Amino acid sequence: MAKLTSRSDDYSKWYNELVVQADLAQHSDVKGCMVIKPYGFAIWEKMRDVLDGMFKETGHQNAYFPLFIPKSYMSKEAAHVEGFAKECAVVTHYRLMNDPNGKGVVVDPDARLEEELIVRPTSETIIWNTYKNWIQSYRDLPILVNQWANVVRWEMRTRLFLRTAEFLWQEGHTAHATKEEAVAETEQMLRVYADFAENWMAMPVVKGVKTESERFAGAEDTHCIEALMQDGKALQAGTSHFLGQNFAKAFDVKFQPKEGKMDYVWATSWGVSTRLMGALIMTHSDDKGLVLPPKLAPIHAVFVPIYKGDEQLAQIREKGEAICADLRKAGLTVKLDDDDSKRSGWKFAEYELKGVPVRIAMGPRDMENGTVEIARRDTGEKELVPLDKAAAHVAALMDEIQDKLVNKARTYRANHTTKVDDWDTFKDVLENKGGFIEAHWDGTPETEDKIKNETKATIRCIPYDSIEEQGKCVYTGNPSRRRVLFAKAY
RNA sequence: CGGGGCGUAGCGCAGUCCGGUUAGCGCACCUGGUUUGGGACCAGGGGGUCGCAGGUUCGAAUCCUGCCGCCCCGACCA
Repeated sequence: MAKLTSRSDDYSKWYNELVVQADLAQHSDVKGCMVIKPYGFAIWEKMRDVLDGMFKETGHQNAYFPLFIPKSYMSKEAAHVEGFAKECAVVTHYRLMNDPNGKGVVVDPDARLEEELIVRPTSETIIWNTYKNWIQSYRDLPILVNQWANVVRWEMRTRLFLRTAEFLWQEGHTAHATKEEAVAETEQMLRVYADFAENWMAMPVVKGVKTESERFAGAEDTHCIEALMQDGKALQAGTSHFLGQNFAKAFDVKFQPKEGKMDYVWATSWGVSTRLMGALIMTHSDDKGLVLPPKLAPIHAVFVPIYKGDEQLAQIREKGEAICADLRKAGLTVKLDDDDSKRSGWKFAEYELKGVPVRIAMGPRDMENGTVEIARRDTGEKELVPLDKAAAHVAALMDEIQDKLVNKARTYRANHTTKVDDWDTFKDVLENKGGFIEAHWDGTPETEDKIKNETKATIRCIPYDSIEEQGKCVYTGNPSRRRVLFAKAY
């Protein structure tokens, strides 16, 4: 196995190699699409299961809507079409035939669809077209539905997990009787995402609201969580949209309230995708490979025997199995790797590459002393632990590593968040230090656009916790009442 | 869509300029043996429509024409 490119040599190359070498995913033969391999999918499954539980706890139910959307639906909400039209895959035919001129098959020209179908880039349109028939009265509200699905956005440039033509995600779509309730739902789900990011992914995020130009196509407001990667670039890790009555009006979804006249329904939608995998990778991993927070690691600990001959292996394996059994009782997933075709050194490197949080090694010396060597992936520290304390020690390490990772990421973010009040410093910090920049902005899309064109930095969000203060726009000098968060972004 | 690179064994590549034994190397794989506290070693072995389609030639991975695909860098996006 080749050595990884180091992060300092070429961060982007490091990421690409890591994803492939750690066996998370690979490029498929289809342009822009990826194959998520079992080890990568195991992480995604954990994320999915935890999030799914959180959605259920907040009262949501899962459902499933079609992959295909009639073309005409897309055009019903003006801003929505405009946002997605450029990246839609379109189904025009429904049949193949043998090529009359030779080998292979061709599209049967007689099998043209009357109305072309769009492969969903997101499902607002088909869902709201469906909700129309589900909703008559306030008694039918709220509708709190989520779906786990794949979507397709025909991207020019793709990167494994971060941006692929097809990706997996969940999309929540809710319908409410009042604006207040819909706004509350939007904010609630953003808090769910932030909670997941920080407490499961060990990835600190900034909660905030997008500016008009970064808003979801068709939304009144887009709330987001923004994380900071190790190369100083920001990554949008989840979004929650307050859709107002835009889709209700576009699809004519009205309800009869308890009192008063028919009114349009209020909507939200919210989603996170396999992009979270990219965020997870880039938040914690190092030049040796993946570093995974224990709460999302498919394997918590691996036991590696070091031995000469079958007899010694049998003795060590017996001890190892006892430790593994204790750990399983404690709810951990453990692997005892007694594969004789690989040497211990190879296994050490391999499990480091794959980010297994803890490694337990035991050799003849340990057998004599009644110890095992316990190594943690995040710090690389090794210590000798008495056999009878091994399981408890490993179990305790899980919490410790989880905490350490989130604290390390918080420290990194704090060190890479800079308050800036003048334009030269802004450019300098962005160029030489990277990270988040807290600066005043005059609130106009024009200024935002100019800053973007000159520096590639965008406003990631207006943080929830930004305090009101008098200031001057870092670019125009015009008055501003709060700082916003700038960064170069993925 | 612009710029660059690449397509030869599962992966990574050499060979292509200047056509000529049976297309080669490393890793991986299979068999046997020796090894085993940080990516072992020896011996033997299997595996190829040289991206596709035409053409030139006695002869094409190599030359010509056309096509297809992918990766990287830019403009757009989760």
